[in-house]
Amino acid sequence: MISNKCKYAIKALVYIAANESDSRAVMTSDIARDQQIPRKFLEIILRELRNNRILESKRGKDGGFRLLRPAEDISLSEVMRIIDGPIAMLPCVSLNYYRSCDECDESTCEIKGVFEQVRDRTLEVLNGQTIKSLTLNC
Amino acid sequence: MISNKCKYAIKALVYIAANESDSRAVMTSDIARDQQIPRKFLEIILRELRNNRILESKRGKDGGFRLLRPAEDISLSEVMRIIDGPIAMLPCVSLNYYRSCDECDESTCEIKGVFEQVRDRTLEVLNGQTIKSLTLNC
DNA sequence: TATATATCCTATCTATTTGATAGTATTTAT
DNA sequence: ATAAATACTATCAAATAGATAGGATATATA
Repeated sequence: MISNKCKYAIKALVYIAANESDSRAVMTSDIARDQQIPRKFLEIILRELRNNRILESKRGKDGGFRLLRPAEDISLSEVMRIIDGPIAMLPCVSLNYYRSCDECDESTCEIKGVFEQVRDRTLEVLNGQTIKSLTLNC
Repeated sequence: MISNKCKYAIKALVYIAANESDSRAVMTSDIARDQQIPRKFLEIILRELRNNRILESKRGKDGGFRLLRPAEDISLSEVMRIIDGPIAMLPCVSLNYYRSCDECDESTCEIKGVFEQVRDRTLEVLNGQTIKSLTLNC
């Protein structure tokens, strides 16, 4: 399962992509209201996405958030990794957060192979979807 | 990520499948030693698998665990669901543990579709693997 | 320059889950 | 009887999830 935080992050990005314009940044409070996300929690999430160069922000009146890059260049897998960390089901098959399992020998591990397959199938979907492609469902 | 508990459960089942025989049940302490799993924690896991009709147990001297069904009839997805619950990434796309997301309307949810795809791709792998097929990696 | 309004930052909190450990009771083969 | 195995109940510490509170800072505009 992905966390609520991650679900909120994805929905917020899709909302921003669908509502931003040159003349308008999208405010936390608008996203929170329309997507039913606790506002203060959402602030933390959006700041984290900004710190990871997914969003840019503008403070003060008429402030808000915009995508820092085109929506078609932000993949779902990238967002999920920022918020929730590894996508793989085992640390030892993670591409971006690899850790060895201290209790088992990877060269003879009976289950590593299956979870590599799961990882690859999962990433085929998640790498192929972007914030742009998700806005088409709006 | 799956939990350590779930990883232990899978490894223990594969170990049992590989080592059981008509004349021999497999003991917790042997699994714990060979697979480097904390023994008392493993006891809890094996009991849970027995309660869910994956294993049968025999108490007392020469006791231990055996698969209740043929290893080829126990899929990886079934084991994972018993120990960790849902395989899907969102509650609202789970086949066995469905829950609605209270904050969003499923008929207009922008992200439900992708996670249905991920679920289906994941299950193609996990339904196709059994305790039997995993023992071939031993 | 005052003001309203937005993000930024730090701290804190509660409940749940994870990953175990301890100790005792019960069953069974010999 | 006894040794050796599972069964059961209770407990615990650390991490994570899912927030909330309050004040600091920046900015558009009257």
